[in-house]
Amino acid sequence: MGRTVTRKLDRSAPRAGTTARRASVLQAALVCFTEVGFENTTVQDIQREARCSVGSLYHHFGSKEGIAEELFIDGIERFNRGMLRKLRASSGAEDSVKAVVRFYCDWTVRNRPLASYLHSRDIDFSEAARARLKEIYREYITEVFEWFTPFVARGDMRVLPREAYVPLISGPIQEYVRRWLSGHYERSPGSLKGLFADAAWNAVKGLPRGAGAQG
Amino acid sequence: MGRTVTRKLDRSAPRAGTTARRASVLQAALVCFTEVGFENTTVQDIQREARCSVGSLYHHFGSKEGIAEELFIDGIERFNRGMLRKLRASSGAEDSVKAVVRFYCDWTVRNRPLASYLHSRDIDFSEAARARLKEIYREYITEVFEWFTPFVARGDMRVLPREAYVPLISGPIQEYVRRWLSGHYERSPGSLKGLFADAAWNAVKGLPRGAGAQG
Amino acid sequence: MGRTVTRKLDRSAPRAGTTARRASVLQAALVCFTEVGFENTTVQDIQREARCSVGSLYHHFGSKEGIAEELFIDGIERFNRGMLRKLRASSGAEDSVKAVVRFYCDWTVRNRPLASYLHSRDIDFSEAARARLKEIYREYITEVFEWFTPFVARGDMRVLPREAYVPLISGPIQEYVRRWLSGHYERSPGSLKGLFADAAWNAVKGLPRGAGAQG
Amino acid sequence: MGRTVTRKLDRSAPRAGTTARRASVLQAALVCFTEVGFENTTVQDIQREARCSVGSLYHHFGSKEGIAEELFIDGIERFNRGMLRKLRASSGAEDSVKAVVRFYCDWTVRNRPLASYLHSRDIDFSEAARARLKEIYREYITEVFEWFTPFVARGDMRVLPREAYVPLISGPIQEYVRRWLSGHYERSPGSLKGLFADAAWNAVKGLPRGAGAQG
DNA sequence: AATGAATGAGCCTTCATTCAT
DNA sequence: GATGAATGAAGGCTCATTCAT
Repeated sequence: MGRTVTRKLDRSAPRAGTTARRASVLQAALVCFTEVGFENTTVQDIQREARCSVGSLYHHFGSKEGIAEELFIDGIERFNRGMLRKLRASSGAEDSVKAVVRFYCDWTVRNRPLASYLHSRDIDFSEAARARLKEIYREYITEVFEWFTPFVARGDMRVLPREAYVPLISGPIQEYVRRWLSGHYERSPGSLKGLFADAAWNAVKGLPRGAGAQG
Repeated sequence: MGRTVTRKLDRSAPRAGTTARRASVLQAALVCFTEVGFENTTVQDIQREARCSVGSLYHHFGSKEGIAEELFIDGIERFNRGMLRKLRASSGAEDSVKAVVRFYCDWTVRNRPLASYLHSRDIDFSEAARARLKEIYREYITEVFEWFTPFVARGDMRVLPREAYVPLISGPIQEYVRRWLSGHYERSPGSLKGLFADAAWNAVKGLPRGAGAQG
Repeated sequence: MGRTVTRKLDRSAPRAGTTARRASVLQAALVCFTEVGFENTTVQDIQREARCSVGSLYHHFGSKEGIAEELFIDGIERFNRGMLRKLRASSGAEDSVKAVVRFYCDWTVRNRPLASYLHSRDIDFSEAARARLKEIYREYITEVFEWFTPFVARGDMRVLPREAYVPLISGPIQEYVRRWLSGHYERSPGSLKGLFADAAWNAVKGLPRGAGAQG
Repeated sequence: MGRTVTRKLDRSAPRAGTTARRASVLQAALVCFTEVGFENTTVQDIQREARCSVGSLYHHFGSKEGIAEELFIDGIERFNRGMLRKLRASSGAEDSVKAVVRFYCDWTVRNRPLASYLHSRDIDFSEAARARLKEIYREYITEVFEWFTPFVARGDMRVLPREAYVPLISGPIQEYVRRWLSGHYERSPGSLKGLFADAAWNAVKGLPRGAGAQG
């Protein structure tokens, strides 16, 4: 693809204090992005929804992409914070694993539009934003693994390749949620939460202690 | 301005016909879509890659979207055919469940660009294409469930809400593949195929026959 | 392909507001339309003539057709206003009928390009514009007929099928003007104004009062 | 308007003998032109309607414009021939003048689509076609005037500026027909034929012979 | 901070015409 | 004579972004 990326220098937005205006723009953008996707949303769509001028929008966010980035990063951070809080409030391996599934499910249902937006894979974020997201993920996943490491060490959870844990625990609920968000499944994820939580635990729980010895 | 389309004469799009040209355009489009996404691919990108004229492109596909649709539908059908073939070649519940996971993994690795494209959620297909896809999925999933129904009836597999099977069986491998496709995970899905296959079987297998009786 | 427009967000066109820019665009468009016709005028032609950007043009008028519509409607309204003013300044049937012919002639000569444009029949106006034009015509023709009705009632003018008046009064001058506008006739309509005015009156004047009685 | 006219050299069509194919193409073109106008008709529209290939169409007519020209010229010639025949079959000034109006009316009603097409002013004919049309008109109008000259000489018809005759005689009926063709008037021209014929005669008839002498 | 007119690169698509078969 | 795939110039329009007020 020979097309030159025409990203103009660095146009970072003035990080003003959180005005009501800023919030209303983000809210408006979320509505638009959810309805027709980032690419199909025009800056005008956002203004119209936020009832503000183009100028104002650029004053606060610098670019259309700037809005998308802020919305995305805020969303991710909020999700991560929630998840870690829930995790820290859990006790023991089983409860923790199941808490992950439950939280994923609950948060998605409570924040459906945002969750839907966070699933988009078609936004071409700036290098800066990508780096930021990577860092945020790194910190988050590190904390998560730190939480689970003792359980694995103790044998409460299986020893698996590092990349296998997330798919085994969250894969089923995520798959379900994805289909629910896109309208393929009717039944709210909540009703299957327990089932997927059990399955998650079942997939990663440690083998019964004396099992091998007795065989 | 809400202008009414005042076209009075009938102007419908041209139809199919397998030319080498058609194939090369689809190939080119796949390359572009995979690299930068549907929205960021221009018709010119496709031409350039396919070494054909705009006119030719429109002669065969009617629109940029038309190309995307054909590519998508072809891909889905190829995947489905492969999966069903594998399924019919399996024997027994365990082998069948594991075959699903294995095929998903193998096909993805063998058809990485196409698999990647089939994961896009940002294309606004025409009503017609959406209907077509829905029908294709319906037929496919019907056959799959018909295959597994006897196993469930016989007790080889658990009785679960219908919507739970796919997430439980394919969720983990899909989640892994998705991350691998987007470059977050390095290790090829192949190396974890067995692990996810086992997990899938473990998640849906029936309870041991006489278990309850003996207790 | 018969694609359904899947735009979900509301995107309506901008509205009016009298800027100098607007006027200059209309002026430019008139020049172009008159020279090569609506279909053969490109948006670029208009920009070039108006010395403005494409964007500006679309900002103010929404589409090429939008410009044509505004120009047309403005022209018609200006003509109608002028005609009604002249009519109201006339006294008696004969003076009124002749005033119509004279005004038609004078206005055309004074506003040659606009008159020429108003004769085009090849523009495919939007449903809205057509409705607007219909309404404008209805109001205009109603007033005109209201003005003449008393003369007919009084016997100063003949009783004729409603649709016959306009052709009888304006037909000849219009036919002449049409040919003059398209360059077939050299002699300015002004020089034949009196002749056509007399003919118009002759065609619709009432029969001599006592004529029948004496016979 | 700085646009260069890109008329390529001389691409005249092979004047084959009148095939059925040629006729069906002209018929198809007429339908299209009448429905959406010349500019809005595509070559494909014509093929589709004529059920022939693009190649065939170009084989016979050389270009889209070629079709329009042939259709137009044929139409004009047919009209002129008919008019002259009617004229020659008339006797006396009054009968001749009224025959003109009647024929105009009848022919239009009988050949509505063609008449409608002949009213279009938006086709940019080739220089050659324009010259041809001019010559055809010259011959026609010459014959017409030759027919009427004796009547004027004899005093049966008024002496008027040459350009005034056509508008006075045909103006009203043409104006009516034009509005009828574009759907503004419902009532068929036929029903007003007599009225317009009388008006035409009234507008150009000579003054009563002894009138002045007696005064 | 806010406004909205102005900008123009670039997009998707159309369509008359050509030409090898 | 017929066919229809191929061509590519050109067109109307969109939309992120700028900037004077």
